[in-house]
Amino acid sequence: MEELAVILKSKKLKVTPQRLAIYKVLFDTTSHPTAEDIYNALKQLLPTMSLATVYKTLDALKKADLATELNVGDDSSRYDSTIESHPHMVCFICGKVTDLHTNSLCEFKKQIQKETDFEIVSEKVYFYGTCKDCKVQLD
Amino acid sequence: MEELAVILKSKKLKVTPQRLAIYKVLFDTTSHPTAEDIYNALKQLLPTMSLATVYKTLDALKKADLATELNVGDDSSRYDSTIESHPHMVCFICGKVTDLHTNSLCEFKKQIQKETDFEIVSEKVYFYGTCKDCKVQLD
DNA sequence: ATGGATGCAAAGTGTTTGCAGCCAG
DNA sequence: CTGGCTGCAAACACTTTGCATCCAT
Repeated sequence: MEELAVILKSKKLKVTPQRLAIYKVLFDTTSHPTAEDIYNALKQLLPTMSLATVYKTLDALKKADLATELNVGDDSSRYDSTIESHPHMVCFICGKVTDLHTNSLCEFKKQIQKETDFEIVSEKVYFYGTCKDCKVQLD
Repeated sequence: MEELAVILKSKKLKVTPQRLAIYKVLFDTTSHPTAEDIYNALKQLLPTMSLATVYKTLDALKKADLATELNVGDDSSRYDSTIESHPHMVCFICGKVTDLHTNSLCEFKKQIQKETDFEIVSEKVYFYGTCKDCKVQLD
């Protein structure tokens, strides 16, 4: 799995086992883990790794446009390795944060851009409510 | 200015000078202040007031649906007394957070609701970029 | 060889909590 | 009078920083 290493190199980031592991966790999941989640997922594999390294690495990934930070409103930030902008859905019941792949966002942005003099560079869109699975449980 | 007191009472919140003052600051501004901003704005008027009271009051207002919390991505939360859901625009240059009054959000939500099985209860929408005033400065 | 990365501990920041005294209802 | 509110200090949770050591290049 050299793929990720190549990506890191292309962004002029040194490829260390820690970085590769952190990036891989983020890349292989859609669960939007927190720094602590990533740390916990890796501490068997890399017992000496520290939480500080996770934070520093996430920061490096963010700056290299390889990850984005989500602020869904709970105490800690979550991270996403899908950098194309997309809305997120946060379930009040199970707490899961899900990606929403849609093209309506694009139209919405265009509309807003038409209505205002604000130049949009990026956006964050969070929907809160009940996810599909939890809705079923409620019946 | 009994107005706000009446609102607080209608939500079964005790009307204290601190609460009234905090609510008034939030009600009279569109700047989306942080807890600390509110505290600073009031410490001449109410020198004994503590930051903890500001936090507790903001929490009470939130629970009574008289205020909402914004997480635009910087370190501290901002607050808004306009509770009807609306997007916010965050300027990268001046840092101002501005309300966006639009009805396109409603259509966007409808569209998303059509596309997914997620039941939307509320949402938070932030646009980041350059505001009107800062765009002028850049010329 | 060398500059950047790691990892530990300590510090920092925003927010919450416990509790005694106080005040609105 | 009574329960909720205030305000102080302490505790908390998440994140950042400093620095000596280490390692990818």
